Amino acid sequence: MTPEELNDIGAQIILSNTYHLYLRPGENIVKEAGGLHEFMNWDKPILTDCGGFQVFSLSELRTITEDGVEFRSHLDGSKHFFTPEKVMQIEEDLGADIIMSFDECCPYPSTYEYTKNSMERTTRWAIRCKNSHKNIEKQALFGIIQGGFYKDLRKQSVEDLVKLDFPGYAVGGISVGEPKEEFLDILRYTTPLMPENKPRYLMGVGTPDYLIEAALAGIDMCDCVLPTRIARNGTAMTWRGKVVVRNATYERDFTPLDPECDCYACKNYTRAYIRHLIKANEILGTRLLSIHNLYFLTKLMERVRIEIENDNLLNFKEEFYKKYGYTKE
RNA sequence: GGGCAAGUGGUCGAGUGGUUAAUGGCACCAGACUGUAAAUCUGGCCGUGAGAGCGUACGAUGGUUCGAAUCCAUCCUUGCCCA
Repeated sequence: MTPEELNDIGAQIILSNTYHLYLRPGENIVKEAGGLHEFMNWDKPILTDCGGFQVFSLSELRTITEDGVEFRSHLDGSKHFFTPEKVMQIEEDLGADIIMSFDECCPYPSTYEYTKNSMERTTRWAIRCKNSHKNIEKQALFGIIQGGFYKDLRKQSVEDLVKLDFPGYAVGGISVGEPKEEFLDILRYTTPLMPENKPRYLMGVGTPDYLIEAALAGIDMCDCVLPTRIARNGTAMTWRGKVVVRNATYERDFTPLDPECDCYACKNYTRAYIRHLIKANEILGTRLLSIHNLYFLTKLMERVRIEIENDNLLNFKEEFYKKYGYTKE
């Protein structure tokens, strides 16, 4: 995607990743370029995730100690040690507007004992992040709440982090493969414990239903790879549900991805053509689907904001679920 | 007309007497995907059947053999070379 395309879609903020940018091209290069905004020509807000998710997703390539995490690079196997202080240095060099404190995202399921130790360590790391964070004026450092799927641990995590008075807080460690009921249970328990006057950020979500549930629970912001990943794999999210445009059934479907959508892809191209592009492995196919999916989610959240103002979000959710094809909560 | 080489499942291509309904790749058909090790991964892919199975199948026909995609003969087709 180009910044112009993201602007046209209505994106207000984008996310970059500390671990990946540290490995390639290296935060020193980004710093030399004048920071991420300059480097990639995006002048709106940027948030950098801290590498805590990679502690989870690259679990076979890392070792956790009290001091930090040693990663073996997924690119070349070289060893790299991430401490909270190191992560702050990298994130300051990258120069995002919102930066995340270094955490551990626990796998699902994890034992109570493991989750407790991990959560407490994440809190200690949050303290270290706060203490070593220098560029306070230009970068807002958010704390990440952990505690897995144990409510008392979630409560403890919120209380400990709130004492540190971060400018924003994130819910981490959910949407890691658990059943939806457990996701909702922890989301609805944790979010109301978080300060109302500061951004509440749910990390790694997601699907339209999860986003609506997040808003209902009191979440202000989310991030997710899903819209672009499923785009690359040939799927569109539409107001009438998922459309796997890669499938043969759309071979001769000369209608837009979503008849209710007015994004660039829907205004100009048909399902049959986009299917052809995807099947032919043409980059334009994945680009058009990405444009559409990002636009769809942007519009969905715009609608959610309107319904919140109208105090009508619950009704909207029901309507949306019915049309999208979700059968239950 | 003569010489040489080759014909395998949608396709390319392994396989040179028996664990062969036949390795792989591609194509095709589905599924998965939630703080990006992902333009990735998983499954299916001769017919029929829920299944064991049955029926067909390695250019064609005939043969050798307990057993043939694999060996032999003839024929057909294709490519290259010579006239």
